[in-house]
Amino acid sequence: MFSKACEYGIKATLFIALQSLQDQRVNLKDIAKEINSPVAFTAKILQQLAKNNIVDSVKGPTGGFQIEKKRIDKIRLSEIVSAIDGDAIYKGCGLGLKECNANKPCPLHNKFAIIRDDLKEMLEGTSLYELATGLEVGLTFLKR
Amino acid sequence: MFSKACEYGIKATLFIALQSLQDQRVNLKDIAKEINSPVAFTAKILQQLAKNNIVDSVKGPTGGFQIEKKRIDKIRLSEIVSAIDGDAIYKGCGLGLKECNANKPCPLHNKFAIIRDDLKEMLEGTSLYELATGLEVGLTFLKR
DNA sequence: TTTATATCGGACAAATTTATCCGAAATAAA
DNA sequence: TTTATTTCGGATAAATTTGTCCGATATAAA
Ligand code: SF4
Ligand code: SF4
Repeated sequence: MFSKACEYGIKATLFIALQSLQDQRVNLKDIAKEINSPVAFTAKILQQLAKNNIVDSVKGPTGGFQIEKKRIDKIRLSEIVSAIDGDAIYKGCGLGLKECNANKPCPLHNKFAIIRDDLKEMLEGTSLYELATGLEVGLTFLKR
Repeated sequence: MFSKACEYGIKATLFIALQSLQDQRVNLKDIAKEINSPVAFTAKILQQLAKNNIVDSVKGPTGGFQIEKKRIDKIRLSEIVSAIDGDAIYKGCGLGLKECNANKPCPLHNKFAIIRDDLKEMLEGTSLYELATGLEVGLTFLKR
């Protein structure tokens, strides 16, 4: 469904959001430990997220990553996914035709487009805040 | 969503089904041409489909691939997908946790499982026959 | 029986994704 | 000002997926 990079990206962002809600900035090592991901690879993904203004990064001692509190309920999962995986998952054809074109659809079009659009709506309708609260109260988990 | 191998597999199977409905056996070259796929790679995928008894293969001159007519409305998309991509798409966690476990869910669980189950139902509820008819009347396409 | 044609199966190669390494740049604290 | 710490960014490596090649095997037809 999502690439590994995207999975790590979502988990990392959620952890940063959770910590930011508690006014804590977190560094790369702690993020990778929390989400059980390869440190250096996670660094790359965080760089990408920072470039896309999804997270803020601060260099130097006491540095790390954070998200402005007031933005946490504004940021949608869809932003993270398209920053890392692009928009193929929203726009792409289920059978890999060059472009999705309802006027010359693949055999799966009718049935596939419904699922794809539901996924799109789900990602666009889900904020970081919403998911972070489940984490906060220990109802959901970033690793197992 | 699906791997390239799976996309080719679905398209190839659909074309074979379409031809089988007209009592025609088709060979590798014609399949690859019809679905616009790399010939040798397609051969590997067809081998896999034959091993999984999704298509029948016949060697030698006039040989090729076919599907028993009466099975075409029995075979579901889900069989092709799990033969090639395995069942990660049905069972896997949206955020890549080792196993999907609703008792220790990832933050996306509630929203993701719905989409994933819809996809599963769609694939399990869709037969080759159903998709082949759209192709037959020129309403849908395997390449563009 | 010979030949031509087709899939099968294994080895290999290219491309992409995932992951690592390390020096540069920034910056907080000593 | 120096040092330690942290992210940044580019090069490189490993793993996986995608794609190719070619001989072996089966078989229909000449
Ligand atoms: S919208 Fe168009 S072409 Fe599409 S999946 Fe559906 S597709 Fe294939
Ligand atoms: S079903 Fe939902 S889950 Fe269980 S862990 Fe999953 S995505 Fe995460």
